[in-house]
Amino acid sequence: MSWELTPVQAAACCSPLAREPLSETAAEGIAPLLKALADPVRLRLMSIVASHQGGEACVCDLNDAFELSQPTISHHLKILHEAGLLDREKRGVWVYYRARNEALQNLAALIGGQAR
Amino acid sequence: MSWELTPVQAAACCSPLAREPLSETAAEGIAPLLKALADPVRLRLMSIVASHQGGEACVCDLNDAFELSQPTISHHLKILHEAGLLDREKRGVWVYYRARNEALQNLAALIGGQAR
DNA sequence: CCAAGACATAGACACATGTAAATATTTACA
DNA sequence: TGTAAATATTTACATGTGTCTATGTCTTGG
Repeated sequence: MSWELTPVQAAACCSPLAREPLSETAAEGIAPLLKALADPVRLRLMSIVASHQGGEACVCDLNDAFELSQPTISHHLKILHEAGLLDREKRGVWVYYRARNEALQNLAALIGGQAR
Repeated sequence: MSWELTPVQAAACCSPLAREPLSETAAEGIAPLLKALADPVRLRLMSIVASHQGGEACVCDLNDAFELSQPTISHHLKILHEAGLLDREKRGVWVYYRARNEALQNLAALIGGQAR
């Protein structure tokens, strides 16, 4: 439904935590974004993709980086994608995920932004 | 046990996500910090405390800001405190929580830090 | 010392989450 | 067309999480 915001969009529309209290709605919008990052496997996935050459990585590479089943990695990638942290592009048989830098920037600004 | 790192300390010792892949150990250290923030109530608690005059707030004020039971708020505050995001100080009958700015800064740098 | 108020802890319960096995889907190529 | 490879989806299950009620622990005032 097009009128709903992705978590990433939600994070873009608030003052930093230390500036003013978050509204209930804003907090409920942002929490899923942090939840998406708040898992060791997904943190590593994000860092692998984001730091990879070209800012993107193939699922085949990602699977190899963990001792987890392929469906589990796929599951985590889906969560990061739906949160708006990873873009997804299919090229041939392979799927490439790309880190959305803007998303990370917005989130960082929300968390670390100065009070004034 | 003094040799264990709080999540906050863990976040301080890594390059930004976009610079290089997080080690498994690092990811496992940092995830709890994000988990602590990844809840609407705790996000609002952090923002209320961090944006409050003096950077601190009394539990009595925090309870009033939510329609949740007092033990529930106490539970959330404990999680934020144990993650290293809030400092706790008892003054008389009241308990004051104070935002650890350094913690938020480190986390923001980890998430939003530039690749190079 | 006792009662009341502020806050924390314990226990219980519904619900969410991470994982794997099995299966489906899509694509390329012989 | 049919087979193999890459990725996603479904289902199931053990574990984790948010919340409440009941109760405990401090601290202060009387």
